[in-house]
Amino acid sequence: MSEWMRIGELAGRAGVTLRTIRHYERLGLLPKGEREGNGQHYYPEASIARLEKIDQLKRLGLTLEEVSGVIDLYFSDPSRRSAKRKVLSILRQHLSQTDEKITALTKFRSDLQAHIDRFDQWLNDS
Amino acid sequence: MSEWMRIGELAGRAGVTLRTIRHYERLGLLPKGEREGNGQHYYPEASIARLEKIDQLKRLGLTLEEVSGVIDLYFSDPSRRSAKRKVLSILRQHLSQTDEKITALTKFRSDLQAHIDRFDQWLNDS
DNA sequence: CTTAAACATGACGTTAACGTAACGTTTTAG
DNA sequence: CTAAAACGTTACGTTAACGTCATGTTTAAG
Repeated sequence: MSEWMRIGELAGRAGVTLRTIRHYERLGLLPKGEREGNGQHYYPEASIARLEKIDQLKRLGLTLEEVSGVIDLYFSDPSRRSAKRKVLSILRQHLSQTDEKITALTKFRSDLQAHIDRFDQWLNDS
Repeated sequence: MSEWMRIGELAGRAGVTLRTIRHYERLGLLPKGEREGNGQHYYPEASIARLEKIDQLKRLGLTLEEVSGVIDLYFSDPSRRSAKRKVLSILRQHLSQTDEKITALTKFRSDLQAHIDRFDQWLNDS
């Protein structure tokens, strides 16, 4: 509906608390937006997507500090070639880190499976 | 060499600090072992494997409390059928949780890849 | 216009997983 | 035997990511 929303609506639609939003603002994770002299903050729709991306990165195990180091890469639209290259290299680092995590988890999965098989065997033997 | 080691050696061989070991002891994650009246603690080789397993579970994102809830499953040798079944069901829960994590990470990976491809395209266009 | 709901700001509280300092024994190298 | 290294115990400190007041202002409903 409206172009701009206040913090309460943003929190509700993004599924976070007011405190979280203010926390992220202080960490520079989320841009603010004051309006007129009233003191209240108004946010654009884009803030929702940003909060959701932050949550996604968090669930992947990144700390807020790490998130703040890369969050802009997902929303910025760098025009200079050098900026593009930089973004690309960081994204590639992320990719390989992700691959490592997946590998570790996969190994853990197979360990688990082995354990389960062993117990199953035992159960049938006894 | 020796059957029993003191805390310093255990820490060194397991790659953790003394503080960590004591912390885990208080949480019940690692069994103690006093000896004679001298007050010092002596640990068996098995403690190393236990610390390593704890570390592995931690790296998978489990909290110490969660770890303490399952760590025994990896070392106990339940003799009763009912115990075996219980262990099995918990291990299976772990397996499905692990699968979920892998799925989430895989999706993230493909998102990342898409991002990278888009940037690559851009770079070639410009 | 009045009052409750929403918002702003500041500050103290909380949990997890140890770090680090302080201080007194025990073990060990020389 | 003596000094240094290792150990035990207690207790306060630290970081992350917010939660939870407390208090004052702004907005919105009736």
